[in-house]
This record gives sequence, C-alpha cells and structure tokens, in this order.
Amino acid sequence: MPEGPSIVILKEEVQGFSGQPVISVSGNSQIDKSRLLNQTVIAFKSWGKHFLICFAGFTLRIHFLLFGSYRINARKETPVRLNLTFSNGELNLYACSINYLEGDINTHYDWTVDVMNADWDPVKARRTLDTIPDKMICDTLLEQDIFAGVGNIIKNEILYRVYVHPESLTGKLPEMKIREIIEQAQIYSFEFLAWKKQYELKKHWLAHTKTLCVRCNLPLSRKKTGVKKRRSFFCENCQTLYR
DNA sequence: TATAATGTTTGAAC
DNA sequence: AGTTCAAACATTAT
Repeated sequence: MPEGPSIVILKEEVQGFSGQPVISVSGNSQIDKSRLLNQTVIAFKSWGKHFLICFAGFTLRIHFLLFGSYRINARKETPVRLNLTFSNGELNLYACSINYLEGDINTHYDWTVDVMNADWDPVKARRTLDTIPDKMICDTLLEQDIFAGVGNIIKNEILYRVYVHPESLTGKLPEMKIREIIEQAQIYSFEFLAWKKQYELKKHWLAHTKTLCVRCNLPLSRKKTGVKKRRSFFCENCQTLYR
C-alpha cells in the first residue's frame, strides 16, 4: 500500500466522489466525524505517501503507514477506521492514521519535494543533498522532506539501477551519480505506477527481495542499512561503495 | 505459530 | 535545547 505511486492510484480511483457531499460517516477513528457530514469533497490530492481529501476550509489527511488499506464500494471483515458514504458509492479506510489539517492545504505542503507531483523540483533536491553529505544514501532516499513518496522498494530499485551501494555517503557520490539518483527517484516512481496498474509490479523488481544479481549472477546481499535500519538488497560486486 | 514487512511518531536518554 | 534512537503501533501473508 504505502509508497507514493500507490497513493496516486488511490487518488485516481476515487475521482468519482469528487464534488460529492458526504451523506454518512462512520468508523472507529478518533477524529470528529460529525464535522464531515454533508460536507462536499472539493478535491482528492496526494503528497508523497499522504492521501488528502480536501473540503471547504479543511482537509482530511490519511496515512496508511505500513499496514493500512482501503476498499472502494466494498468492505473488509476488519473494523473500518473511516467510512465515507456518497450517493454514488463509498470509501472505506482501514488501519490508517487520520488527521484534520486546517485552512488552505497549500500552507501545509511543499509540493516541489513530491517526486510524483507536477511541481517536483530536482534542482532543489540537489541543493538539499549538499546539506547532508554525511548521511548514507539509503537513508537520504527515504527522507520524505526531500523525496516525498519514495519508499523502501523504490530505494532499493533505484540504487541497484544506478550501481550505487546503499551505504555510500551522500557527499561522496560523484556528481553524475547524484544526478542519476534524483532523476530515477521520479522516473522509477512513475514506472512503479504503471506496473502496479498492470498488476505486474513485482515482476519488475531486480533487487528488492531478490537473491541473485541478474547482471553478474552473484548472490545479492541483504542487510538492514543506515540509521533507519531498513532492509537493503544490493550487489557488492556491481554497486560501488562511495565513502 | 512466529516472524517479518512497501512506515512514521513519540518520548526518553544523552 | 537539539539530536538520537529504540519502542510503539498496526495487519497480514508466509
């Protein structure tokens, strides 16, 4: 569920509810649900892994974390966190974090750091990377303030693709590699999106959860790397460690 | 059945 | 006061 492209898919799937008033609300979420009743959805947006439901003067922010899920015009057995019913269907959210954001949504988010947003700014990302030379690139790629939407799968695939060892230090990477990584953050995310829509995402993984390097046929390493201690899959032979 | 996994926040410790 | 880090939380497939 979690990575940015999956949220973009969700956003597209609920477009039929845009402009519709909420006719009933339920669920075990702690938020004030009565506030949503009879409110009209102005827009569905996404920022990285955040799914945003915009109403007049406020926005609902949904984060699925690791285990969240949703159903559209369908339900799961497990207790619903939030159900929004419209005259033409319903949206059910499970095991997610839900909050209200007050006022203009643009005051809450910097759209230029979302790799899937039309306003994504790779030059800005480049400048930000210069400020954190001592961070391992595996941690840097997961920084939502820099690469909003990039998750662990995308991280592993990008680093494999550009031949960079996940424990490389950001500040030691050659200019060319920095450029490739920033470029791939956007490119791979959109490929992820297309593959996921075709239900063939996993088929395209070359590193994530894999055991053998398809380039040199040697075993891939699997290790929890960086401060974030997220699992990395990489080839010691063809991914260069820059330190 | 125990484990691990596409993630983030929190609060204690330094 | 700022940084760091482990714990907490949530769910499901293997």
